[in-house]
Parts: sequence; C-alpha cells; structure tokens
Amino acid sequence: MDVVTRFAPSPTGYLHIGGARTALFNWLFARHHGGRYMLRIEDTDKKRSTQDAIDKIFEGLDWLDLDHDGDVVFQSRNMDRHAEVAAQLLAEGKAYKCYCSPEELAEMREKARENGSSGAFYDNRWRDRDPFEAPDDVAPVVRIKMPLDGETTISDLVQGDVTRTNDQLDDFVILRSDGTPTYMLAVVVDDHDMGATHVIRGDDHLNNAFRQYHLYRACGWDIPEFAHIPLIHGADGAKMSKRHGALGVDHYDELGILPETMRNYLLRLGWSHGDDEIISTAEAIEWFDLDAVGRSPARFDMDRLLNLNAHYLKAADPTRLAAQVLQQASDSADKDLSPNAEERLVTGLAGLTQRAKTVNEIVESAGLYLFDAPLSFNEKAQTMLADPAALDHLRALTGMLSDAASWDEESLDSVVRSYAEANALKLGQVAQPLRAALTGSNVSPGIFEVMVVLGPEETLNRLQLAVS
RNA sequence: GUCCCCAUCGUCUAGAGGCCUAGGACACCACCCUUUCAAGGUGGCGACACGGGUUCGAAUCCCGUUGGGGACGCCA
Repeated sequence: MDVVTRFAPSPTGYLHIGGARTALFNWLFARHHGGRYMLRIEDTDKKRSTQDAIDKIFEGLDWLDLDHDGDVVFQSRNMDRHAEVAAQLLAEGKAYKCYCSPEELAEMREKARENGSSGAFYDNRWRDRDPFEAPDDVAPVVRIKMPLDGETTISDLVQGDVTRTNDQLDDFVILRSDGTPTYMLAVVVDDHDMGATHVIRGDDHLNNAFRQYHLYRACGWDIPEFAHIPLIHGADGAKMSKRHGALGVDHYDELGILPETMRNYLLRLGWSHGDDEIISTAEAIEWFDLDAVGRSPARFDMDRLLNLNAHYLKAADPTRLAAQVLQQASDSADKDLSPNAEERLVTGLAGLTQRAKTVNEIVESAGLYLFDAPLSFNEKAQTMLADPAALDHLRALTGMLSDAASWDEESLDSVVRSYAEANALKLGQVAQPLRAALTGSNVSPGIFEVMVVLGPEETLNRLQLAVS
C-alpha cells in the first residue's frame, strides 16, 4: 500500500512545538515508507483563521525543511464538497436535521454533566422526529446518526486497541445552521479525498477518532490507520498551549537555535532508537517508524535543546554560520562593522562556536572581532587594567610584540611566555591583562588565537589604547 | 463529574520474563587539562509510584490503588 500522510494545522496562530513534531512525524513516516506527505490548512473557521497565521505556518515548516508533496489543500475551498457529502448522508437517512436552540443544547449539556456522562450529551430528540414538527423560524444543523448500542474499537498504531462503548458517542453536528461543515465532517471528507492512509496526530484527537470512524462508515469509505501520538508537555507537566509556554518555532529561530537541532530534538521526544541521541535526517528517515513511538507524554526541556544546539553549531557549515552571524550582527549593531569583520570571523568562528550554545551567543561574543577599537570594557577588564603593574607588563609586551618576527599562535605564545618567565610571573598574570586590553573582557577564546585573528595592526592598536 | 490514555534517575529515554547489582543522554557535583571561559577526559549523585497476584524467576504479564494527562462545542 502506498502511504499518504498529512499534516493539518488550523491557522489560528503560529506553528508551535507540538504541531512541528506532528508534522515531523508525518513527514518522516511518509519518507520512510516512500509515500507522500501532504499539507492541509484547516481554515473552515473563518473567524479565527488569518492569512498571517497561514504564512507563519508555512515559514515554520520551511525553516524545519519539511517539504510537502503536491499542492497545499485549503479546507475552506472544499466546502461545497463537504456540504454535498452531508446532503448525501441526509438523503440516505444516515443524518438528519436538528432544530434545537442553543438554550435547549445548554440544558442538555448541563443535565448530562449532572448525570456523570462523558462524550454524549445530545439526547437525539430530533433523530426520529417528524420533520413537519420543525419550527420555521429556526435554521437547522445536520447531525449524523451514531450507533445506539454496542462498542467501537480503534486499533491505533501508537495507542494500541482502544475501545469505547457507543453510548458515549452522540449524534454530532456535521453541518452548521449556516450550511458550513464542521471540523469533524471536513477532516473525514478531505482525508478521504486526499487518499490519506495514515492519520498521525496529537492524542488530544483520540476521542474524535471514534466519531470519525463512524462517519467513514456512513460514507462507505475505507478507514485510514490512526496513530495518536502523545502530546508534548511544558516543564510543569501540563499540555503545551499558547498560554503555557508553547512558543512558535520562529521564537526558537530568534533564540539562535538551528533548525537541524529542533528536528533532532523533536524527533527524540517520544521516539527513540536505542541509545542514539544525535540522529541525522538520513538516519531518521531510515529508522523512523510508529512502533517505536512511546505512549507517554514528554516534557519540553530547554537544557537538552541547548546542549543539542551546541553540538549542531559545531557541526554546522562555517560559511553558512558566519553569514548568519554577520547578518545578525550588522542588523543589531549601532556602529559600523570593521572592514575586516568577515575575514576575522572566518578565522575566529570555530573558537567562538566552541563556547556557544546558540547563534545569538556567537553574535554576542563575536563583537571583539567584528568591531575595531576603541572597544568597551566590562567591569572586570577595567579593574585589571587599573593595575599599574599590569600596565607595565602590557607596555613591555607591546614593544616585544611589535618586533615579533612572525604572527602565529606559536610565536606569540613564546614571546609572552618568555616575558612571563623572565619576570617570574605566572602566564595568567600577563595573559589576563592582555585579554582585558584586547577583548575588553575577562572571558574570551585563547588569547593567542585572538591576536592571530585580530592581526598585528589591530592587536598593537588595542594594546596602545589600553596603556595610554 | 464522566470517559479515555499514561506511569523507569529532576528531564528525555534503553528495557518487549532470566543478559538488570536497571544502560545511555541532558542537568548537577568532583577531579584532570588549562592564560580566562568553554570544549574535552575521568569519576560521582540519581529511577523501575504503591499494593496484590501469575511464574522457578517480573521494570517487563494481570488486577487494584495512587498520581499525572487528555477529551467532553453549530473550535479545530
């Protein structure tokens, strides 16, 4: 069987972490089985769907590099088709018109709660009622007839067999009183029309699967395989929602997280392959399958994300990374970049990357290379440079360094080291003032590396500024 | 409240009856390396929720309890 999966977000906000993982799993499953992965925008609720949200979803998916097959399906464009199916069901007596007022419905809901009922609250009062009794001032909704007794079992690829008694399934609305389809109808019709073979989605939809199951049957269609994956929880253990720390993927981009980090991280949330942690996309496609998806929800852990990002930062193509750093730096800088910024960044990037967990941290630390003197000094650097003895060393070193025969780490190291030895100083006693003078900070990459990246001219210039 | 799902270190997880004195990763701690900070190396702390079964033997199977989560719309 050819596999067809689909990711079907509703455009009511950004693409959050949970949605991104659902998309990833659908994508991987399709790629693993050589099938198709499609994208459908569930925009039947016009009031809540916005173009901005649709764009955000595209951007997020694009960032994660999850390419879909075929054209994007906009659910709203299939509304005629949905209504047609509803009409067919009506004609076949599998659905009926219900004229209940909102007040009546509210009453039923309340009553059902009191009686301790779960899914079902509608009392089927129009199910077999004579249409002649219909009030003419009420626009009806269309409800689907659900089985009155027995039970339904869904063989879920992740959750296993899940059974529900049918008395928990009431006749739900498939067409609103304004003639538009509800989500429940639209999903089933579209999934069928798109040929979806596997519906992989968050397990908050598990309950819906039972209703959809009967809708498929009523339509006489094949029922796809279901796979309800556990939700991602926030650090507090509750479902990630917009008010609960579920941020859009664009937020992580802004934080300086690499897309490949996010993919690897999301993949490992609820899915594993032995002890493997770092998993390439090629490996993920080769290894991914639904049987290894866990049934318990996972919590989002920023520390792990950051740690993974540090790994992918080191593995990233330096050219691409440098370009991103340069771009971000010039976007946020209030002064001009050095004409030598790019050249220095290329040579100094590795040293910076080793010390960073995010692109933003690299941008931050790259300042010492990207801008020419004068630089700004942090408190500790200022304290170090206020010491007269340290300044004496720097003066002496400035002279020695300007006479240096060659400008590489080894030679610079020996110049400074021999000066320290000759004056019975620990290397740190001269290296730290040097660092303060050259970087404006007490923390930086190796000081000889910094000098090499900066070059003799800028190095000496910074030294002179520091001692004067 | 009702229904459904879940339950291994703080977190992500390995584990599909004996390989488990429960493995890995993140975080944390210590030490090593060291010009700072990182990175890296070594070691440490740390879990099968509880109670009953089944079995020669259970983290693994069954039941219950407890705890957590999800769903109960003319939203998706």
